[in-house]
Amino acid sequence: MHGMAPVKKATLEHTATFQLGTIGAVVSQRFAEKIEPLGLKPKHVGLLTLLAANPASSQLDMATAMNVAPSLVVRIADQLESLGAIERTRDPDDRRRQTLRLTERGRALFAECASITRDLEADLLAGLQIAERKALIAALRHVAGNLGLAF
Amino acid sequence: MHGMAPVKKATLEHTATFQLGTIGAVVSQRFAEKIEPLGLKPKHVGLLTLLAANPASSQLDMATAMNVAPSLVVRIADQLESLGAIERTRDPDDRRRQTLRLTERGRALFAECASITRDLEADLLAGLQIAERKALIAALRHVAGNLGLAF
DNA sequence: TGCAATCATTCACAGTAAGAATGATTGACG
DNA sequence: CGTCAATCATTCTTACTGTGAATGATTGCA
Repeated sequence: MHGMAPVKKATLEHTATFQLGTIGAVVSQRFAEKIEPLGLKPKHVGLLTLLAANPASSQLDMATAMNVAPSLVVRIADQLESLGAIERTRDPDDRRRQTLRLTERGRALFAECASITRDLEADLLAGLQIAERKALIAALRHVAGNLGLAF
Repeated sequence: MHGMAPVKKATLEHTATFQLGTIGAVVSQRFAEKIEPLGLKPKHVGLLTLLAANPASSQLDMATAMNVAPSLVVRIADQLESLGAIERTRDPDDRRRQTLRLTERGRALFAECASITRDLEADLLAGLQIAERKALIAALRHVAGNLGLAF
């Protein structure tokens, strides 16, 4: 039978670079699967998360914070609005701006996502000592800093 | 002036889950930018890497190893072939199979990618002690195991 | 021999995101 | 105070990935 010999891994597999890339992709996908029953995708959660910390933000601010084109925020906000998760209101001080706010339902959805994240976190870190977990998170934050990400 | 107040970060930012997802995406993108001048994209490098460790593999084996549809491997292999990086030959023992092999140029390209990865690795881990790096990589491998990834 | 399975390939299609064009509103400046 | 450029949201078009279905060649087995 063909194709049964296990495929060998190569040098790059041992670099943190490679591992971070692959793990990141799988984690995101895992998360995406878990939130799908809520009718959400990762970008939706990204916006919900930002709004939880920054109520009444404009769409443009959200776009730059998410590193995404403004036109994409329109669609994401449309979908969240039709889910009843957010409310759009024109900023009375600047009627060009659309201010976004979480609704009660939006807060509930965000809480669900946080809970899902905690579950996933437990899966990811299973078998690591508390000290190891803290070291990992500290190292990740350091790496994020090296990448110019502000955590 | 609007939009100047820094956007606050939220609870999820402190989880390894969130950090891994975001860092993974940024690392992949950084890598993609660096290999772009070579005419390569991440999937191309993925295939090159597999072929470096597994010469004369069939396209289907590569597809399953890469977790990707066979039809996509066709396109990636087409492009690598037109770059002169790989050679396609029918397997004489099973003429349905197309066996892929790195050419000299393919090996050179792969070496370039390995070098780029090393550079990126140095950037990522800058400021971490040797012991911290080892601990990080060990922890990442552990996490990968929890995700069912075989590193 | 004939038939189902396998591998590669092509094609049509869905999903995601960016960018350009449009329209409303604002603020600055003559 | 009126014009004009800049800003924000929105729509529409387009590019890019990746999947899945249909096709064709080849194989192995009943």
